[in-house]
Amino acid sequence: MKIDYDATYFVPRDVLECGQIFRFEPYREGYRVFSADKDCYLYTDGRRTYAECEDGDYFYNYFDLARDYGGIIEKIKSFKIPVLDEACEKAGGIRLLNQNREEMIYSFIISQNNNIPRIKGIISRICEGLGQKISSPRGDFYAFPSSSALAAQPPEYYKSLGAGYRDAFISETAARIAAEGTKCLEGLDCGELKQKLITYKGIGPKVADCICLFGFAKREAFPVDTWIEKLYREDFGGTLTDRKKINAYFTGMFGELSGYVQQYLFYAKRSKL
DNA sequence: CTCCAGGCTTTAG
DNA sequence: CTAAAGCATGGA
Repeated sequence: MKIDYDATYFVPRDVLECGQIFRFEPYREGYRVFSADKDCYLYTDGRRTYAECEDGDYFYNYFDLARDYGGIIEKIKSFKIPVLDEACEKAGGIRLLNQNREEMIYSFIISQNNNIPRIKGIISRICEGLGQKISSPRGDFYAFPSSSALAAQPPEYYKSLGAGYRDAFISETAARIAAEGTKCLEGLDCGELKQKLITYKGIGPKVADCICLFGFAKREAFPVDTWIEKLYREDFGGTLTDRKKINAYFTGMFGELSGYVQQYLFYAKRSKL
C-alpha cells in the first residue's frame, strides 16, 4: 500500500537526516527506511510525501502521522526565541519517529562517544550478521536482531564488527533483556523510565533520554549530547557545564515540547542548515 | 600528530 | 557526593 500525506511537515530528508534513525539508505527517488523487520520506500514530490510499504498501520504510527506538527511549531514559536524560530523554519519537515524499543536501546548504546556514519555502519553489520533475512518487493534485507540473538554472541563478536569498547555493553544488556523481557519498561512516566533505563549496562542519562524520546514517545525528554552542549553555549549564551543541569534548563523551559525542540535545534546545528 | 564523535563505567578525592 | 581517567574506532 501507499501512504499519501502533505509534505509541509513531512520531509523525508529532514525526518531521516536529523539523527533519530540510523537504518536508511538512498533508494530510487528517495530513501528506503528500515525498522525492526519492516521496510518502506519514502519519497516526496515537494507537495506530497509518500511511503510505499506492506504494513501501512505500522508506518502511519512510525512516522507519527496522527500528530499536528503545524500546531507544535506554532507553540514553539510562541517562545519567541530567534535561534529556535530559525531552526523550525529550516528543519520544519521533521517528525519524531515512533521506533522499535529494543532497536532503540541497542542503537543508542552504540551511539555513545561515536559519530553518526560510524554508528550506521556498526548497526548495519549487526543486522547483516544476526538479523533474520526478510524478503520485500524492494529487495531482500536483514531485520534488526532479537535480544536473544544478540545475547548469544560474546563481546568479541561486536568488537569484530567495529563496536569498540561498547562490545560488552551490547552483550550484557542483551543478556538481561533476553532474560527479563521489556514488560518492566512499559507503563512508566518519563522520569521513572529514564531511571530504570540507566540501570542497564551502557545506558547513561543521554542515551536513556534518546530511548525515552524515540522508543517510548516521551516527548518531554531532552537529550544533551556534545552538539546540544555547544549550541547551549554558542546560541543560548549558557555557562553551565554539567549536562544534568543543561537538561534541566531546557526541559524546564519547554516541558512537553522538549523533544521536538531538541530535534529541530540539533538538526539545524549539526547539519549547518 | 591531535582532536572529535548523539557518553558511559570505573575509580579517586 | 562530584571530578576525572580510560575507553575503541575512524575521519578530519
